[in-house]
Amino acid sequence: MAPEPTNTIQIPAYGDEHLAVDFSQQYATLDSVRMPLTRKEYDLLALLVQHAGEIIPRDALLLRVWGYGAEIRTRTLDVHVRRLRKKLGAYADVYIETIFGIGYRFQPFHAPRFFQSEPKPAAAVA
Amino acid sequence: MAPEPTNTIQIPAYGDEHLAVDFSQQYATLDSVRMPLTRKEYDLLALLVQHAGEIIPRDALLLRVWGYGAEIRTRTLDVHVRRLRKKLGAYADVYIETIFGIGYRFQPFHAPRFFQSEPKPAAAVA
DNA sequence: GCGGAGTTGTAAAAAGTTTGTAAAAAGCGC
DNA sequence: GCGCTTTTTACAAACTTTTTACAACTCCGC
Repeated sequence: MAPEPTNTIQIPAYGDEHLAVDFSQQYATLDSVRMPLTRKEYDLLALLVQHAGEIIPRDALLLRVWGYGAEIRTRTLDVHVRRLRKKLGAYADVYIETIFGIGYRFQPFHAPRFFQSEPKPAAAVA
Repeated sequence: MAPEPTNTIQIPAYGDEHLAVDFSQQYATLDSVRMPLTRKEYDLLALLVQHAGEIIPRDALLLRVWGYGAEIRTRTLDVHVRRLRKKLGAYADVYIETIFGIGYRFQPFHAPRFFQSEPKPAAAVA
């Protein structure tokens, strides 16, 4: 009876400086040019974009885009991420972050990126 | 009788003047900048921080972070402590104390370091 | 203080794991 | 079959963790 946690969030569309996704019409544009996405590519992008800023574990992506359970071992997710990145061109890694050991995260164009190399061995504290 | 919580107390977050740890999202920030921690580094830091002010014996750390029993001889704990300290930069030894022959202890930023036999579960930070 | 046994610190190598990638194979609709 | 999409395969590259080897330090009795 417990209703599933809303798996279809009602966002009509996403848009930032370069990328736009129309979820009702199911297509995306990059710098105003329509991106030719295949079905799976779109599904993957849409899921990532609908959770912009959140880390989505591989498990979750495989389950929600492919219906795969945890027992299935495949590299198809990686391949699709790669194709998406390719089609995102120069913005590839700006938009799609890899969270090592966990999954992926879509970041809106201007979102602050927390990762920085190494904290400088700063000056001593007395 | 209030039912005693099990040994795993769920504190939502920790924060002091410089360090913050979000246990539900599993990340830490140092002076508002996100610390890039690997999983094991995070696990170790989280366990220490959740027991701030308490000495945690090596045995306990090895058991709870690595699942190792007393028979296993390894220096991986020391190496991980070292990496954590490195990432804590100037605050390294302010936060992570070595208790010779026993283990380690995380101290909140302002906690005084005195000779006390058994430091009580230190009062919350202001 | 001094020395030794045991403990911890550290850098670097080795080992283990995860992700990236190209190309081939498999699947699907026409 | 043909063209397109998706999955698998096989290996490379990137990243994380553990081990190794030795230096430095602490404790304790003398």
